[in-house]
Amino acid sequence: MPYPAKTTRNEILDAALEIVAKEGWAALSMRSVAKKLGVQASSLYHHFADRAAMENGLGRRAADELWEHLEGANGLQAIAEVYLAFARSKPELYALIASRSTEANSTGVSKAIWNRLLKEVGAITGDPDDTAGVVALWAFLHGFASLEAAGKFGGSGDRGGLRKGLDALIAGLQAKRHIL
Amino acid sequence: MPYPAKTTRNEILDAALEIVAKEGWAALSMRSVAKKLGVQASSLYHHFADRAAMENGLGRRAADELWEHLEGANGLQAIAEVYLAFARSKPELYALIASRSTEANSTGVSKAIWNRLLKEVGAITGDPDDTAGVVALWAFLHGFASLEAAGKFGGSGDRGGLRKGLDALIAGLQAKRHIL
DNA sequence: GTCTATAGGGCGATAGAC
DNA sequence: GTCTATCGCCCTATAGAC
Repeated sequence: MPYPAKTTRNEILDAALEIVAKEGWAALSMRSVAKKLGVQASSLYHHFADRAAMENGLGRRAADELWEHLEGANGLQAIAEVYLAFARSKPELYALIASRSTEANSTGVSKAIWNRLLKEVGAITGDPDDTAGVVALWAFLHGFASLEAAGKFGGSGDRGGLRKGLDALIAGLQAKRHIL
Repeated sequence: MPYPAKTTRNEILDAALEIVAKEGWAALSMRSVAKKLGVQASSLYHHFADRAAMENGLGRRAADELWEHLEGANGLQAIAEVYLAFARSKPELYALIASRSTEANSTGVSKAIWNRLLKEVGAITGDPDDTAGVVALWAFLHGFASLEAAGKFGGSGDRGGLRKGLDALIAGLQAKRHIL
């Protein structure tokens, strides 16, 4: 074997994720990924057709990780905590799911996450298909995670905004139950 | 005057904003801005020290525009509508305020916007300094705007999630009033 | 304040040898 | 599947003439 395999699709994605996490999106390039792996940039094109294909792989990986975290949580409070914990621990990965629009993250695994939220919201409102409720919850969670990641809360933190908003939202969703 | 002024700080920012709005952030460069203005890229360095300084100028301009829109709105419902209308009509500009972290958008004009929200929330909760309430409202509005801009709601729109979330949030904030 | 010219770098992607 | 070499393009920023 004169030229044995030095890397794999998964290793390439690992390296790319590490670069994005440590140095930001601007630092991601075929060359920087290849350098971290100890191979030449041209070799990567045997694993991914082009840079866009590699980024789609990143999107799928990110959605997978969030899904694994959410899977074990029960109840809206727990879901919210896990969701925000993930966004805090891997902000670049989280941004990939909710902001960057890759091909992968608007279908597939994202659907599993969506259905998970549907189930939890349904348990509270009694409506098993409360799309509006999920949209409202997701908007709040994502907005909070996004503002926090951007440092908009300053040094003093959210000042209780998370608890207040979540409580209000849950109360509002529950209230609808009695009306229906 | 052998070399009369061909452009100004404001014209440069206008050109930059148009590029970002029409072609996205990736298309923004000193060269692309200069080309749109009919000058050489090197000339821009007489108006802004470097690219980062130009981007800070963009951040300040964006915050100014949002502030002008919010100034005329009265009541939380109206504020929410205006906020989202701005995010929809100028998504790249909006992203600059809430996501990109430039020097300008975390101080100065943003403070005016913050105080505006404080006043409106205070009118509902009775607490003139309800920071938590503002954080909760802002998180929801920003999250909704952000998900919408990313196309996460698909072709069928938000399915009533905006109204539901806003109603729940306002109801939740009002409820606190009676407890206090 | 603008210009030309250039330094000094990065990038995605491909061809062809092994 | 990896390598070397290269094409062709992009970029920020500076120096110095006018």
